[in-house]
Amino acid sequence: MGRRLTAAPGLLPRDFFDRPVLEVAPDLLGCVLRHETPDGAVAVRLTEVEAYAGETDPASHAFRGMTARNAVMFGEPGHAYVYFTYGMHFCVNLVCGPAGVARAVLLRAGRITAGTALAAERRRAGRAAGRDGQERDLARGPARLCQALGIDRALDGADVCAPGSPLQVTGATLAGPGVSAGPRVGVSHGAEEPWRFWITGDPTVSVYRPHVPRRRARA
DNA sequence: CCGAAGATTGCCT
DNA sequence: GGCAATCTTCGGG
Repeated sequence: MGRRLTAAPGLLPRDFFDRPVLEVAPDLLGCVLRHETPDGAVAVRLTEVEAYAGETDPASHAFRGMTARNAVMFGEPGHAYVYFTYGMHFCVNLVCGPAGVARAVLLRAGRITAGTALAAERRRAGRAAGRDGQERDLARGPARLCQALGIDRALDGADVCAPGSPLQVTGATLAGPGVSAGPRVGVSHGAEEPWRFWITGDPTVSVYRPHVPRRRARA
C-alpha cells in the first residue's frame, strides 16, 4: 500500500492529504478522528474507509461536476465534506489532493477511543431505540460514525488540519494486523473497483452490502 | 416545477 | 433477508 507520510502521532499536516486518494485512504486506517463540542469530545480510531475519485468515478458525488453540495470536494485538501442522505443520515469525507480535482475518502467506521459515554448518549437520542448497546457498534457504519461524533452539515468545509479546529485527525502507525481491500458498499456504479480499505479482522468494520435499487414508495 | 434515487440504518417477518 | 423511514439534491421536462 502507499507509504505513510506521517507515522508520528500528532495533527496530520495538509501534505498528508495532498496525495492521490488511493494512497491517503489506506494510510488513514489507524488514525484518530476527534470532534470537540461544548458537550465534550469524542474520538474514533478509523478502521474502514472508501476512496472516491471525483470526475472519473461514477460512484462519486462529483462525477457530474461541481454543485453546491459537493463544492468542498473540489477545494483544498484536508477539509471535511459532509453530506446528508436518505432523509436522515450524515456521512463525512476528508478531501484529498491533488488540488483542483474532486477526491475524497469516506470514513465508514471506527472504534471509539474517547468519549464513549457521550457517543452512546448521542446514539440513543438520535434513534428511537437503537438496540446496539455494544461499544463496537457505536461507530460501525458511516452514518453511525457521524452520529456518535455529532457531525452534521455545520462541519461541511471544516479544516481538519487547523490547530484550533473542532474536528481534527491525528496520525498513528498501524502495527499488527494488515490492511484489506475490496469493493465499496452500496454504490450502484463503479462497484467493481476495490477502493474500500479496512483493518483486517477488526470487529468494528461494517458489513458489506451490495447496492440495491430502492422501490418507489407506494402512493 | 416535479419525479426519482440516494456513498444508510433499523425494525419486521 | 426484506423493506420502510425521511428529505435533500439533481436531472429532466
